[in-house]
Amino acid sequence: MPRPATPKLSVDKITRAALALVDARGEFTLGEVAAALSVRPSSLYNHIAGKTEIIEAMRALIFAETPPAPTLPTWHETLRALLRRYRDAFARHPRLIPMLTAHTVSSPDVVHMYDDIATVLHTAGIPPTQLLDVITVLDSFVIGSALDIAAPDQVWDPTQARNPILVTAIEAAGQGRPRADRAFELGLDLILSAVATLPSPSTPFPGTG
Amino acid sequence: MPRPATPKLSVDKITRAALALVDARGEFTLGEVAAALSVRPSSLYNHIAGKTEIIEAMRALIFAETPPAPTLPTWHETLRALLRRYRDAFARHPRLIPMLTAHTVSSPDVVHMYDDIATVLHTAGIPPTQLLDVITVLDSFVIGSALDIAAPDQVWDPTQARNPILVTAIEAAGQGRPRADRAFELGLDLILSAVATLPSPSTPFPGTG
DNA sequence: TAGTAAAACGAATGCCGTTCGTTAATGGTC
DNA sequence: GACCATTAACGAACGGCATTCGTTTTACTA
Repeated sequence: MPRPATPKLSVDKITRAALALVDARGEFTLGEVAAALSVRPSSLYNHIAGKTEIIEAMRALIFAETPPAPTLPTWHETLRALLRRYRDAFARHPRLIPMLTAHTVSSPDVVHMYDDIATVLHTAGIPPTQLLDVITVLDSFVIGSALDIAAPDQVWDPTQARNPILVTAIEAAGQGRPRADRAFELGLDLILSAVATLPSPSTPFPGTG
Repeated sequence: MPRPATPKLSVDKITRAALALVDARGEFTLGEVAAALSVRPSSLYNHIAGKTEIIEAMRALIFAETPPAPTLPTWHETLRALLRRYRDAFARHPRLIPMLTAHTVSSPDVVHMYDDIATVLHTAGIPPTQLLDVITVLDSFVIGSALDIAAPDQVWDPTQARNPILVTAIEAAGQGRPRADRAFELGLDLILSAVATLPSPSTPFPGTG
């Protein structure tokens, strides 16, 4: 029983077992992870400090599994590819997304993504004073879009709506993943086209104040 | 101590006690809620079915606490006020937001908000085939922005960034709630100006005056 | 070869959500 | 005004969960 020749556990094995459980059931317990690895729950603590550490490891894993974004001819193409990859990292494991947003902790992978986005926006001519705000806008949209994937289509139940305009709109727009993907691409179109107008002095809005 | 003259508990009291705990500590247990109301945990079950029902009640409460959005002269002003109110409902209780996104359930208040947004977008000339996608984009941005409020500023730690452009941008952008508010307003500007170009791409955005 | 560290285990702890049976006062009905 | 189902409190108990600790035997290193 103690100290086997080849270790039965590792951080990577624990993380992948937990991720498989989240993909399948939407949640996981340490007992389930241990059972999946033919091990007792207390053994996990020789490799990880606790459950939250497993969640953080899953966050890092899904980013590591995502291929790097290519550099394309124009800045908006590059940025689009970057944001799409960002979202795809979440989209591959929809049921994990709510767990990650539950306790938001900075991950090196996410910070590096911010680095890349900042570089692209800089070449696009975004002034430094607005750079972080633009990044925040993009980040908020990506995270929100990821949650939209995880949300059941029950939210778009036509019987709940009172407005006939909304009812027909719901019926006209499909369901499930294709609907979420299409909305995300539209959002990219909208936001990126508006970002393109930022450096020039002609602002689309007179402003609120 | 059975059946007191005036009931010690009610759904509203339980919900508000739980919300106060979430605001203060970021989480809550049934034991804490019961203690705050000078009651035993099992007594709560005479009024609510379980913990998740309390969370749903909190979702409804924060929307009920938010004043209705006014109808303004132009559609984009109305839509802006609508989305701002939508976000403010979350923003008043930042630590609640992760709990709400954990298990997304459709709430009547949210559906009614979709009704209103659909009406405004219809008057803006958005074609029915795109209407739900636009709503999804707006919804994703609002939810993501709400999560940005709850996220600690640790995410924007300059020491984590390698890119000097990002480092200076972080230092230039301030911290905390004002930063999040400013980014949200920028996002509204960007998305709404782009939405205005949707019905007929050549049509310039109508001025506010 | 000796000693330290590693990696499994079992047992135990404490919290937490939830269920159930009990009790007694309330509130509506004849 | 008497009756009775309902209501709303309680205490006890259960099962599950994350986590801790001490133990054991093996693997690695000096």
